[in-house]
Amino acid sequence: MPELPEVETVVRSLRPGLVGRTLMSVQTGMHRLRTPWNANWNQLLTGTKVLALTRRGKWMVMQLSRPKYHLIVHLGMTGRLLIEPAQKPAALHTHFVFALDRGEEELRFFDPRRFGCLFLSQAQGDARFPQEAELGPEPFDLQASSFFADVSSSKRAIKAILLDQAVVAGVGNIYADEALYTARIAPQRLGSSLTLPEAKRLQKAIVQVLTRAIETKGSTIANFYYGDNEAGGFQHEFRAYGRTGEPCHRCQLPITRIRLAGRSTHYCQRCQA
DNA sequence: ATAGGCGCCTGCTGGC
DNA sequence: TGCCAGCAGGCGCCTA
Repeated sequence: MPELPEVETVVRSLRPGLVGRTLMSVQTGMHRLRTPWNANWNQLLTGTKVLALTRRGKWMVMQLSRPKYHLIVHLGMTGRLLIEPAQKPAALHTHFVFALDRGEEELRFFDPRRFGCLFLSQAQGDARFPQEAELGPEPFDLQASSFFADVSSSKRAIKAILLDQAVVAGVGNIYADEALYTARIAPQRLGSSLTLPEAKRLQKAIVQVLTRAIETKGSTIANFYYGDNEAGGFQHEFRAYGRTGEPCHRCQLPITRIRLAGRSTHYCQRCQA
């Protein structure tokens, strides 16, 4: 589910209620997530304060008062991290419950499909969590010259390159399709075939699409919600994703759906030649 | 180096 | 009404 704009929306909505608070206890569910939970993390976490909540790519990073330690969360496809009153019964598929100071609220992690993960990480060098070492730049810091170098040296389809978190962090299936539509580049074009002006156009389109998606608080298709069950709004501005058979906003030709890089891909055959 | 396929899971939709 | 296939915003592993 969540790509960069959705994760950013969750981080912004959680920050006021979470930063500065102390984790009093941890309860874990019986199901394993993608990353296993280490039993002694419970003890290490209890009594620590959340100093900051930030985002890196699609990852959420909670900086803790225990030096070098971070609580890391990835939402996978259906994960949700939210603060709820302790009295409210936890939903089915709740895998972690952190009691917060004063005891009235809990931080809960919920994920039906369990493709998400949550773990305690001790920083190693510059990487606050192991996966961070492999992450490319944030889209907003992406330099057109280095992006062009990465793209033009690859024989993969440009769509697959955009989904590669080592090239640019945070772009997923929706925003890859939307950025390619905006830049008028066909998703199956090989990276090595892109010109410098095309790569620059694409880099700008990524920033434009993600910025607008953050402004509208992400895309809600089936189950992305933040805060108190609030839906995002960017799904109303989709130009390619999920619009199979509907007219292109530029030329009216029906949007085509193909399978590319193992993912459903939507584009205009005329505008994205 | 890269494509393609599968697996990990639950839940929803559409066709029969 | 019910069943079943196909699909879903992610990612890692395997093979060729």
